This record gives sequence, structure tokens and C-alpha cells, in this order.
Amino acid sequence: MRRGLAPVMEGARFVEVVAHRGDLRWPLPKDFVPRLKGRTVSGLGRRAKYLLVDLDSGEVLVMHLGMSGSFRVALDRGETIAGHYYHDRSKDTAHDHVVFRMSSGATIRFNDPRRFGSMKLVPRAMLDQEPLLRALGPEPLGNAFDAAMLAQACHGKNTSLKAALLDQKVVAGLGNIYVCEALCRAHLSPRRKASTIADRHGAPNGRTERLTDAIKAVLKDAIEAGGSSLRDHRRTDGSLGDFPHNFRVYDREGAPCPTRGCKGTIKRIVQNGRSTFFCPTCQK
DNA sequence: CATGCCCCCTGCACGC
DNA sequence: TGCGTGCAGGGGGCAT
Repeated sequence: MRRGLAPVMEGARFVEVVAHRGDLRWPLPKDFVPRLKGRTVSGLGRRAKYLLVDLDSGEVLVMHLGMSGSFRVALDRGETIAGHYYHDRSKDTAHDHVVFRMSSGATIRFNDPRRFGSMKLVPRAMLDQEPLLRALGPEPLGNAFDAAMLAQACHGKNTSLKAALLDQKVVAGLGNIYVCEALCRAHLSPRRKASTIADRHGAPNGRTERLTDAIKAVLKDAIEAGGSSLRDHRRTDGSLGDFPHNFRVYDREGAPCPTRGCKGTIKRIVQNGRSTFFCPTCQK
């Protein structure tokens, strides 16, 4: 999503900001619009599942899509900008809660039926103290995230490996889909106790190596495919991401296990109230 | 401190 | 066709 928005946001100014309704996950501040309008975007970043829009006012717009949020981008004239193609044609404006018109010519609509998404303005200097970001673990695609780090983070964890990977303090930015997919690729059971993937004293080993590799690989593949779209998740051009075609286990209950040589069948279980999909035969 | 459960909200698939 | 039920990608807050 960050990659989709960057060409139309970076260096652009908020020409018009409309908040159709401010009761998202948290209420928008009442001066939300004036604090954004006229501001220029000096950079667009991301931390875990949060988009970070750097403003020339010294504030950062922190945005989260929640479960059902998406950004749709349409260009006032033409459909291409900086080599990126945008042709949002979606007509379902019913849940467009916030709309940005940028000086780049882009209209960006934040659409979120369930309103679990959020927007918040934080002074740049306070970002490292921001409660939403403070406790987040390492970025899974960063160099700091490796087998040693994962082994350490899972060391002594009494919960399931699935729950541990979903915990944003262990590693930041993995959701239900990508945890299931990474565990499948690493041939590790979601039911395994998290502390058992490392050695006794929290040292890395073949398993933690496999799992870090699997996490990085699944995220890279998903980003390249344009993300995972279920129902209302969209790319910025309004199209659906292609990654679901590459799901090996998620939402594939009853399907044959895709692992080469495995004769197992994908099973669905519930852990901590969330669906887990995995192959009990090859994921140990 | 660590863990698990409930809840926020809307839409959709399913069974009757 | 219409209605009730269960379930969905996240994560804060609270009870245990």
C-alpha cells in the first residue's frame, strides 16, 4: 500500500481534505482537516501495519487500515503517474470516510466499511514515544530480524507458535494470513509451543532459520503480487491483489497439501479465537 | 509480566 | 425471497 501511495503522495500537497465521518477506530481530532490542508508530504514511510505520512508541519499522519480499510487512488487527468498506473473505477463510495485531494492530481479515498481503521496526527519529535508504535518488535524484512533474534523472542514463550508470531511485540506486521503461510513454508506446526523452536537457551537453529526465511519469503512474494485481497481489500488502483492465488494453506481447508511429496490435507483449527490453516502431516 | 478473551463494526455466505 | 447465524484481515483493554 505504501508503494502504491508513494508516487501520488510524496512531495505532494493536501489541496483538500474531507472527513465524511470521524468515528473511526478512534475519533479524528476536530482540527484534523486544518492540520492537514495545505501541508506537503515530505516522505511516506511504514512501521509494522502503520503508514507514516511525514508532513512539512512537523507532524506525522499515522494511518492503519484495520480489517477492511483500503485506499483508492484516481487521477484527475490521465491514469499514469511516475510510471504507475491508477484507474480506480470503484463506485462504492458509501464507506469513503476520508478523502484527500493532492496537488499531484490524485484523489485518495480512505474506504473502510467496518471502521476498524484509524488516523492519528503525532508530532514527529514524539513518534518514538507513540504508544501505538512503542512496543512493536523488529521489522521482519529488516536486517535486524534474523534467526537469532526470532529465537530470542520466542525463548521462554509459553504460548503457541501461531500466537507468538501474531504478537506484534515478537515481530511486527505479520497478520493471520501471513503467519499461516509462513508456518506452512517452514513446515512448523502452529500448535507447537513457541519456546520449542529455539534451543534451550534461546539460541538459533535450523528451525528458527527456516522460519525467518519463510517469513521474509512470504512477505516478499505478497508485496510483489500486490498484496492479499479478501473481499474489500484493494490495491490503490482499486484492483484486487493477486496474492490469494498463491495461498498455500489460508482458507484452503480440505485441499490437498501443496508441499511436494506430502499427501496431507489442509485443516482448519481455531487458536485464540482466530482461524488457523495448516497441514498436520508436514507441519511439525 | 504473560496470556487469552471480548469487543469495536459492517457485509457476506450459508442454511432454513 | 427473506431472515437468522456465524464468520472475517486487527488490536486495544481488561480479567485472570
